Amino acid sequence: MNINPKKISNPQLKEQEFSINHQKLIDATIETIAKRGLADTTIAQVAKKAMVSQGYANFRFKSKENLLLSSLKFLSDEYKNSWQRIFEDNNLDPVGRVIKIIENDFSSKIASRNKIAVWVSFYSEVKFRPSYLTICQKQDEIYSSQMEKLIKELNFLTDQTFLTPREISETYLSMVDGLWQRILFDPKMYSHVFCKGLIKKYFKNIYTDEKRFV
Amino acid sequence: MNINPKKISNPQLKEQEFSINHQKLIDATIETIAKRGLADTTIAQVAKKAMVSQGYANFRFKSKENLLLSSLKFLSDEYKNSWQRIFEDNNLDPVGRVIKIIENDFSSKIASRNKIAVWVSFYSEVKFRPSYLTICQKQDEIYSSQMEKLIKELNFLTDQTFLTPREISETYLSMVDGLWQRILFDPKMYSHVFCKGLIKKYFKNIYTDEKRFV
DNA sequence: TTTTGTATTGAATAATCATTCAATATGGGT
DNA sequence: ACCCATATTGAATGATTATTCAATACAAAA
Repeated sequence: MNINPKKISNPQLKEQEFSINHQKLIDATIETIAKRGLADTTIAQVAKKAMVSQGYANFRFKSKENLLLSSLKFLSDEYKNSWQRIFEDNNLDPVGRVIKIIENDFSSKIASRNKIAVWVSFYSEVKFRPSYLTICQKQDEIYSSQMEKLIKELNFLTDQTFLTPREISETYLSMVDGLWQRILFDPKMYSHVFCKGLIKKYFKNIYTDEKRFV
Repeated sequence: MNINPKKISNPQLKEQEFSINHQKLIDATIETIAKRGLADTTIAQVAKKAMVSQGYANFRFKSKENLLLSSLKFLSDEYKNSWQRIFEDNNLDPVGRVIKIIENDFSSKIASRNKIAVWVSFYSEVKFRPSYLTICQKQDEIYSSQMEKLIKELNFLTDQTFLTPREISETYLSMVDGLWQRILFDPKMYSHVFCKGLIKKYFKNIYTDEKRFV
């Protein structure tokens, strides 16, 4: 018996990847990992949450592994887009851009405990799944180099010379990763306000004259 | 057929936890997680590496879950001991102590890619296993408060007043966690030398007069 | 040597799950 | 109204794996 009404495929979209069911399954995967962990995420649960049959989920993504990989790619793209929007905003000066970056990195959309749990689940498998590693490494490279360029502009406008742009950007990115992890342990103590404050204080200590790093 | 010679139990040690097989199994568990990941760690593999039968591993630890928990506890204790040794060394002044802490946190014993992989595997399950969370939270609390106290002493000796001890210690601990994670992604770029240098530069920037933060 | 209690084995069990696929549903074209 | 291509189902399959437990090995005591 076919309970669900048939989903109409859009012939314009040659790429399967954009169909409704495809995205429903990816969303359900992320939700399931967030709620139960990667180890306890089964195709049956994901399919149930996405309201399709178990067989369909597998058929659609060819394998569970591929479904997980697609979900990681989706998360990675989501993060990239939010970051990219800030860099493309021509109304921002370097300081404003850094502040937006910090605020984005600890926004409720990006740094929710659920999403962090999903990220860390994938991180934990990076050593064993080359495909995960590739995505995470590429992501890292992009943000490292973009952040470094941004700090270079910032240093150019100030008399800060002791720390190199590379050092500042690596320190920033490490702090973000570390704080995200700590949100997992204790989301109350490591509130978004606390994390943003800590990082702004770091920048304030470097660029003492800049009043916008509260 | 019983291939292995019987292991002699030491009646002095009432606590089962100290027998040879107990430790062999924990070591094998950590090695297996490091090599294959938490998801692909089976009792059969652990038992094989520890050179005991599969049944015995389960009998000894009551359950796989308990074996994993014991392994996490072991790792946690190992870290605590290395840290504690530094705090009990009365020959060190605050600066020397901070430097030792940094060097310990990126020593090959503590910050090997294998061990970090194991840590992150457990971290990734923290949201779903209260027993893991408890251990990680407790660990975090200890280091936060000890580090804060240490920085307080350091501030007392210098004219640094802008950053509070709490802020410095939280920043330090976050950076360490973040850098560890990055070692997973790219151990060559995030070499121990690089990580230690980055953190010392952070301290050097705060305590500009202190020449030992190279 | 024989007995006895403990340590250890390894094969059987039962549960869980990814994957497959034959059967069915659907909706547009004719 | 019928056909056809595609979408979707759901039950069956086979692989993997934690857990159990009856059988065996062993060391020390008697």
